[in-house]
Amino acid sequence: MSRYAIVWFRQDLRVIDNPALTAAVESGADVIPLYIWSPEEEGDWAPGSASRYWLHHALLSLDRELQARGSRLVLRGGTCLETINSLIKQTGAEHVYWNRCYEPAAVKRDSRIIKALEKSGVSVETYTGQLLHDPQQIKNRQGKAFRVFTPFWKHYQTLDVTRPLKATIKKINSPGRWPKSSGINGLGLIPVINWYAGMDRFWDTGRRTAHEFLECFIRQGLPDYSENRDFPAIEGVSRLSPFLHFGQISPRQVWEAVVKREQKQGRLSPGTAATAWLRQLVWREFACHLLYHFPETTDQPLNIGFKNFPWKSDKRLRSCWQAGITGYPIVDAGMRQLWQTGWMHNRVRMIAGSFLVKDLLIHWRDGARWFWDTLVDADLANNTMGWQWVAGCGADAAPYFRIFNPVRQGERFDPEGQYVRRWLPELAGLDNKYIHRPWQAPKNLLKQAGVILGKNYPEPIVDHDMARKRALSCYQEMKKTIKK
DNA sequence: TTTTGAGTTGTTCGA
DNA sequence: GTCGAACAACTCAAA
Repeated sequence: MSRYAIVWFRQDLRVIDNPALTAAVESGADVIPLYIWSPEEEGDWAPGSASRYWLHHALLSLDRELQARGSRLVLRGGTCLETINSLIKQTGAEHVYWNRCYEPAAVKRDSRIIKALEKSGVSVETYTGQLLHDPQQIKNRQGKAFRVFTPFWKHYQTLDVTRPLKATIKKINSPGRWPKSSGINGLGLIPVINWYAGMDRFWDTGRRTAHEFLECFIRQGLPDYSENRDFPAIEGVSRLSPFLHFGQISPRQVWEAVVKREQKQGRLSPGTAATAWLRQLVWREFACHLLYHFPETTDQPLNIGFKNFPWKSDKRLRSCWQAGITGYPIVDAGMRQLWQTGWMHNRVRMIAGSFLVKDLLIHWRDGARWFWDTLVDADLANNTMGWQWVAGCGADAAPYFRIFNPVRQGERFDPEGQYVRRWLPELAGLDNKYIHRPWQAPKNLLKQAGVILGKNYPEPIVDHDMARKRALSCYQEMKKTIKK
């Protein structure tokens, strides 16, 4: 009589270095790999359109990986506990395995499911698969959660990163009869209207894997990462974020690949590009750590003083920002890249974010929402931390007076205007000197370039100098209300 | 326990 | 053009 085990895939859509799957296979059981599409159980943060698009492809690719090992992915829609229970009923499975998630809704849901399953005599085994270290295990000397990155990072460097599971799974035992699967199209993740052609092109969807992105980056990008990372026109970053979010590659695999390349026995030497890059990987861990310990921060500022911040809600300005028609080229280029590819360069995320929050005084939550729906790498922890950082209300946040000047940032980090020209072809003919401030260009240059301000490219929707002063005075106003 | 120093990613202004 | 100070105040880790 063979035993059945369910492996419930969530944000770990991979076969290699998947602790839950490995444990199930090593137990000798017949394994039922399961994915449940249950957006209504994600609370306010059901995956957005871009995430769904990515998920669709990630599930297809997981299914291929499983099929190459004699298995397959069972897809279901519905509530998680009911779906798992119905599979248990059908197959008599006695064990359920998964890798832990850390979002507030997932934590609640999972602990509820564990209780219910164990009550009915089903064993549940959970593992650390999405992070290098579980947030509960990371504590400062006072036994509390870290709230500042640098000590967190220092602490991380003292920890041993477990090596990825080397036992590559060659064969996964199948159940005698496969439970029904709804099939990928049954989940309806891909929209009827094809707005994702630009994404397919940008990501070479279905062909370029996470490992190709990683290998390519380590070979070509990593050596100059520190110099290039801030220049959005250069391919200086790895673009691994969506793969990491969906667990198509594990942080341990990433860590290991870099450390191996460095030829240092697990220790990082400071000041190298490799260390700088792995530091970013640890930012991902830090974000998760923060969200785990401060779950309310998806909606509430960590620094509660900001509850009194006089945000404005101006729908017209907000839609200008969303559509990339603010009149500030670097902001607009970023927002259009986001819309067309589901991704935005990190430097530009900060500039565009700062513009929304400080120049337009629109609540960071509105920005977080928009990113949530449009990013293929939308990740609740990273998104929450990023927006609170840019708004100045988060952990280790930018001081409020640090206000990005979109013209200066453009000139510094896109000096030739290549990035702007790529995403704003209407400005392509404009001189470098004015590419980041077309409203100051002489009339004849604009004419030559075919730019008609207010027609094919907007005038700035706010004056940055004014906006900066206004933001600072709002901050003063907020402080007054705290003192009272 | 107290003190000290540091803190992802900036900008502006005046010398 | 370059440089340093100011822009706030506070939390937190670590000595």
